[in-house]
Amino acid sequence: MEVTAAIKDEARRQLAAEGAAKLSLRAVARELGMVSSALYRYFPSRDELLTALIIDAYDSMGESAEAAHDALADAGPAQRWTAVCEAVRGWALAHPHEYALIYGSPVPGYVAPDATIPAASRVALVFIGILRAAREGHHLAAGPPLPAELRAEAARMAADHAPDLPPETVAALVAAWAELYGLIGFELFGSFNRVVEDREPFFRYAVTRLAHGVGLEVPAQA
Amino acid sequence: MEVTAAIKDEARRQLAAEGAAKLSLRAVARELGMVSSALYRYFPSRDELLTALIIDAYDSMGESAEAAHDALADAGPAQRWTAVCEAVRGWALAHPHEYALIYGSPVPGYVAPDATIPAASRVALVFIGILRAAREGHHLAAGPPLPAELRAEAARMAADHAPDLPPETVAALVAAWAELYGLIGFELFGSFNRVVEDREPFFRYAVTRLAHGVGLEVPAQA
DNA sequence: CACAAAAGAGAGCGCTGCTCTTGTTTTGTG
DNA sequence: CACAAAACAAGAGCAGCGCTCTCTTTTGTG
Repeated sequence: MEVTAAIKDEARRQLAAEGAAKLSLRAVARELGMVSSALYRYFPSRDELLTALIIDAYDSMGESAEAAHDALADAGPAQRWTAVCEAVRGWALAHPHEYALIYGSPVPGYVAPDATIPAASRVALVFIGILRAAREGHHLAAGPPLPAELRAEAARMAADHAPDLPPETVAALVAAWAELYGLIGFELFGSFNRVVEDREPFFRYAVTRLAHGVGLEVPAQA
Repeated sequence: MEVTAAIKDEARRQLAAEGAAKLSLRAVARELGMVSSALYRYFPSRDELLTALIIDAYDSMGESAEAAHDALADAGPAQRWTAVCEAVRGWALAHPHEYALIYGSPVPGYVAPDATIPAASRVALVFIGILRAAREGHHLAAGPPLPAELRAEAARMAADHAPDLPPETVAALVAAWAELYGLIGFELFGSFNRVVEDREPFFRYAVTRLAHGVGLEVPAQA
């Protein structure tokens, strides 16, 4: 148990220092004063180690999002939305290589093992919770009607993941969810270089628009 | 010249087959019937080869976007917007590993060499062109006023990249641009697994919303 | 204490990127 | 045409990698 954690810690250190590509089992073992083959008692392969780090990263990010949300439990839904978005961005900026690990490019076609699902869902659940509360407090605007071709799919998405929210809201949320990660990824991976310099105000602006898009009533801004 | 192209072609083949991580100079050389050291006459390192592939990928994607745009030269701005978005998505689905190479995780902190800039800008320029034309044809709605904290930055962005567009439009476009890649990335990298099943209608829905967000008047949908 | 299970060590296989030296071929020019 | 220069290719080799196999040591339990 101890050793497993020590391996993950050292691996995370190397991940943060050099990125996933340069994470080497042999280097981890060396740093821990063991021989590389001994590591295989704890992780059957390098990929399994990475999967463990992925789950931890999802959990860490989810925890940040939940903490940011809970710290503003009394605020309005739009403020909580923005705060959670900023917490996710903050986590990403603080752990860029871990963010890359979970939202970067995982060999297209790769299907995450089921074990990652609960951890990966945590941030999304926070957003769903915000919208649910907003709806109950009548602070959620009904979106425009969905195009006909999307109605069935949106109904299914709602039934599967948030049966108490209208399909219009769920569809808008899923889009906003993906779009949020586009904003963060562009900042983190350099696409905003030479384009957006003052990132924080821009991010606040963008996520406020996202909030509006999902039906949250955004208070007049300063 | 010939050889450089042959190397890139074979490298692209391996990239498409196995992903960037497994692209091996030795394997490329083997397949070309040469010895690995001979490759270094043409590319000083594996990373340089990848950079060349990155530029080609940007160009290929840009070309798709431009072609989709030009094919609809007579249509309204909103249709052209949607068509370009769909062309980008189509290119990404057809070249997932190349997409991952350019919009996946390029070692956070990595700054793309200047040589990639023109190629990388092509898609964005298409969008700017659409908005410019829409504005000239009075089909562009003025966005809501920007928050005070973003006004200077938005003015700078507009001055740098699209001086004939209002800052409100430029800020909204940059956000939509990043958000588009969030949508595509989530689909391609598996985040939509078990969430969005019927991807095409969802994508059309999402990019229509993006079009609306940048001020394009979207015709009533079926 | 005895013994089985768990953990670590070590050697080794085939692969990688990359370098250095050697040999060969192509090319431009007097 | 002859010859030097430049371009190209080959081969051996270094250090590193993931991973496997076998063997030894440690450790917990009857």
